[in-house]
Amino acid sequence: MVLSKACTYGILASLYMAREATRSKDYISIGRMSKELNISFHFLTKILQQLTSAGILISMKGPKGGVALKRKPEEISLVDIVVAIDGMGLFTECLLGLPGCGEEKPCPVHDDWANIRAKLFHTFRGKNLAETASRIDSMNLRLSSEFPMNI
Amino acid sequence: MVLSKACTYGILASLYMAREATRSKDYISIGRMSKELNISFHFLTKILQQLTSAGILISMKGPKGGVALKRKPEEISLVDIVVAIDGMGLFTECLLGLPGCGEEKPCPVHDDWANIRAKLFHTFRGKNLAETASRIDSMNLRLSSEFPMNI
DNA sequence: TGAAAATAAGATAAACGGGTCTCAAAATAA
DNA sequence: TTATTTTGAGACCCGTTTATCTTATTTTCA
Repeated sequence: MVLSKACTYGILASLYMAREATRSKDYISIGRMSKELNISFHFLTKILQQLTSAGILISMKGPKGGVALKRKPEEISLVDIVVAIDGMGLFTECLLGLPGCGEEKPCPVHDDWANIRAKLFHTFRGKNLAETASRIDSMNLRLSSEFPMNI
Repeated sequence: MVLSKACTYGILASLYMAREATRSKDYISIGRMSKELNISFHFLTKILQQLTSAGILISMKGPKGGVALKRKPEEISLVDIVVAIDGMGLFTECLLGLPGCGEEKPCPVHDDWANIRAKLFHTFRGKNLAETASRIDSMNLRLSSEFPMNI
């Protein structure tokens, strides 16, 4: 798996929040999100706690509480979410796992992989939550794994 | 991790074998390879058994036994090894893990990821063991994680 | 002020990947 | 034929990730 499960859930939830943020300024309940995105509530809670302590979300307890994006969705890139949960490893590590692989002492596939992982980084660094989420409605995309439903 | 540990070990061992194959026609002992590549013998054995049953290697028991590439190193691509061990998932699955994500019902990052994973596939499909292994000597590359040594 | 609603936090469990160990089977060579 | 060397196959262990469960803690609102 390229991204951990936690990371994909974090991205889906962030896109969900970006979409909601265009409609209201309220906090979004994790319980509601977990139902609509078909993600285990407790697991999602922990992931969003990570995003909160990474400074990407803010949270509020109590009735009317929940989580919300701290900055504007246009200012948050998909890479921000990935890095907050999975770290930079995907964009820095050797494909063959050789420690210290780099320009000076490359592994046999270093150049190819460095090229692809840079493309990966720049592509997803250039995708912000607002634009990505807005395409969900206009292009009839999907966020949930629930089959018939397209949240 | 993009490739499983087993898969990276399989690639390193395959490159090692491709390199040896240019020098002799003998079987290569897994014990020797595990020492030179710094990979656990029993674990490497299991991985090479997978490559054997996938038809990429042939094996021979007993003294003077070991494993060898079944086809010529020029005819084996890195993708062959990846697919034999990790399967096609890396090249087919949705980055966000949504089942059934595709052209008809794409996830919000489908197009970008499909583009990158296709590039990944074609890049490593185009790299054969012979050419990749030959660069190890000529360009002073590395196969092992043992630090000072460059096998 | 108290009940309810929500996140926070931590213990626990299940699943999986990575890795070890043991014994069997086959081939060689003395 | 027998000892040795090698791969084959499976059970087993350990740590991390994924997921669940329970118990605070905070906030709102009647």
